[in-house]
Amino acid sequence: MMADEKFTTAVLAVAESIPPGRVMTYGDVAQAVGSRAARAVGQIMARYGDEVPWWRVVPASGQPISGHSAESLAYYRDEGTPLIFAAQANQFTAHPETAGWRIDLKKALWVPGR
DNA sequence: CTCGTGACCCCAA
DNA sequence: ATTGGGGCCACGA
Repeated sequence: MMADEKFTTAVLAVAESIPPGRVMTYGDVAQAVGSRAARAVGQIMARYGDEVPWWRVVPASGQPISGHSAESLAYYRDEGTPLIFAAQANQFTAHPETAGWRIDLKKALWVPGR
């Protein structure tokens, strides 16, 4: 058993509570578990993400998750998550890590208990 | 025990 | 829009 199983478990529980088509920022998840460690949330998703819908936990900037933009995009398209595509984005300039899109937090942000 | 490393956040120039 | 600085916390070396 890990010493900080409480924190880890809580984070994973919050992630699982996010409904399809919606997202929560790392910072919001941290706050939900009574912490400010957005970074630690990222670490946990990186390590235990395979057990939860990690693509529903995104950076507050709305930018795609570093290192997983292409993978997450597939989930968003499948779930109908509100996205914003850059007007100038096209297949030639779009690099996997610099794809011209971001999450529309205004519409996609999920607030627990509402 | 200390240090470095992140799928980060927020505020100020 | 871009930089820079401080804060937060789990985890492995």
